[in-house]
Amino acid sequence: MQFPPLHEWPTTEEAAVALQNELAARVDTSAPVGAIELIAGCDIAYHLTEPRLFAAVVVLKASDLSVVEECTVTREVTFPYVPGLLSFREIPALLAAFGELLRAPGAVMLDGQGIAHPRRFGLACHLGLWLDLPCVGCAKSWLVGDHTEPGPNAGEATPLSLNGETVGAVVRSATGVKPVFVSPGHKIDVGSATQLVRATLSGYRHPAPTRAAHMAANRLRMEFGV
DNA sequence: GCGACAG
DNA sequence: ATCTTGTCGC
Repeated sequence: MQFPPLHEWPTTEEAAVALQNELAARVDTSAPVGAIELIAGCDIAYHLTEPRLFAAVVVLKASDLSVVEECTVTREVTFPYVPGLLSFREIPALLAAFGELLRAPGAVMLDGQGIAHPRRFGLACHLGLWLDLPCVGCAKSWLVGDHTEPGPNAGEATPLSLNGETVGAVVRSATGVKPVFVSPGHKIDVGSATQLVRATLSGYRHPAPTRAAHMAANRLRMEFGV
């Protein structure tokens, strides 16, 4: 798939924060999303000793969660890990992988936050803006917001609020596991984002899309060496 | 009194 | 993210 450049890549943390505040105004999480045929999951794996990362994007058919396409790419790390600035570290490689995709998916899911972010501009928002596609963040841990513990059964959820506004949901993705933090990134609202995660639960902690991507990224890392 | 910081 | 052994439960 093809997409136009959204911006130049900042080199400093200050510039990155400024860019987030600027781009956050373009994020749209006001409307639900329609029926989706293809959903892509993406993730990054890191080299054990070198500053290198492995990106993977896997496209699944929403109807039966079968894999229809997969693209992986390895890049050198160009930005440090800073809480709140994760997208500047992982998106460049993800974009390279998406660029090799034959068909554009109807939505994207990834490991990270959407608008449940200090500046309301998490990884899912950033990628959603670049690809101009509905994007959902499904993080494994808390970053911001208040919430209560969701029920014990798979699919149960509680709202995640920030400044009095519901920005996402804490979802029990499988019975007996710690819940995941779901929040919309772009072109999708909280309700649809949560539904999409619910519709792709795989019996494991990660929904099928992000789980498949996680495995693909690790596989590439192994093939590469370590 | 302070207090959760994505991957 | 990543390193790690055994262990518990289906």
